[in-house]
Amino acid sequence: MDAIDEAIIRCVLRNARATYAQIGKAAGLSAPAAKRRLDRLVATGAIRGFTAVVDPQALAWHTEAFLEVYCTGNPTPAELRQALEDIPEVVEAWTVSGAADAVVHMLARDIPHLEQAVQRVRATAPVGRTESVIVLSRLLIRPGM
Amino acid sequence: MDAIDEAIIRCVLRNARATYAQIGKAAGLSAPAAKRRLDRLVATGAIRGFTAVVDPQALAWHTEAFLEVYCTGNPTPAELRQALEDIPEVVEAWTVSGAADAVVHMLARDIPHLEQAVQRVRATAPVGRTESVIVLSRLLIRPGM
DNA sequence: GTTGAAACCTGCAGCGA
DNA sequence: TCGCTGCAGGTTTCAAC
Repeated sequence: MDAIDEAIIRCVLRNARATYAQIGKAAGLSAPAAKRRLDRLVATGAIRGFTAVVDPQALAWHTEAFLEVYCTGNPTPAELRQALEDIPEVVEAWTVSGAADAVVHMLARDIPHLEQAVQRVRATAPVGRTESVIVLSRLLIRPGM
Repeated sequence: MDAIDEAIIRCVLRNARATYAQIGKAAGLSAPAAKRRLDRLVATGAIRGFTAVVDPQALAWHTEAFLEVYCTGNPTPAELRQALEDIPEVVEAWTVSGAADAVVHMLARDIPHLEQAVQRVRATAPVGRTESVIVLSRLLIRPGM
């Protein structure tokens, strides 16, 4: 992991479909050398994969919310993860310090759809009380992390 | 936007570096037809771009937090956005309903680095009080939204 | 890390439903 | 309009250096 690797990562963060020639130019390398570096970054796990950035509005998913989750008992993170990953409206989830046990980021078509998804979260085993925070607007998204 | 477009989106969400032949196979199309569809999805804005999924731990960014921001006065979302986008540790930000005005997702190397970045957020013009919630672990990340 | 050659992919025509 | 087939040009891949 040196300055060349970081230049390669910056390049594919901006455009994951860049050709190896473009990546090489951004890092001061030839195309084959760029491919070997990129393959190594994927193999070591520094880069987990490549994905598209989809506009949820274009797919008519307008409603976004954060859910503060208070658990009953002492579920392990693995149990919580397993309970949440079956709910497609759950986009991200973290365990956190503070009053709540976890924060869940949700995406839904509209408010009724969100309400239904929240009820599914509340119905899963280790979840007790939840508190919803509705997102009004996206201010800033830096892709890739 | 039909079932074929959705199959193409699912394919590039899983692997943004897929060749047009692979995308076409996933959608039941030939490679040139797949390229035309994908180009159209990018042109219409349904797909904003393509990016790599980086493991922050591999880059030694271990510390993650959410900041609830309470603003002074009535800043516009655009003002808030401009104030936050100059701080590289700010990964995502939303305006929200509820007590806080905005939620800011931050990523830093360690606790001292996070503290310094939080101070930069608090020093920006429209930000008054903040409340930090430290992330203990990532439970779930679904890429692409 | 760099070169060179073969296989593959991309992009653009033209054509048919 | 949207899909499929060929062909020229560029890109990726793999080898040897």
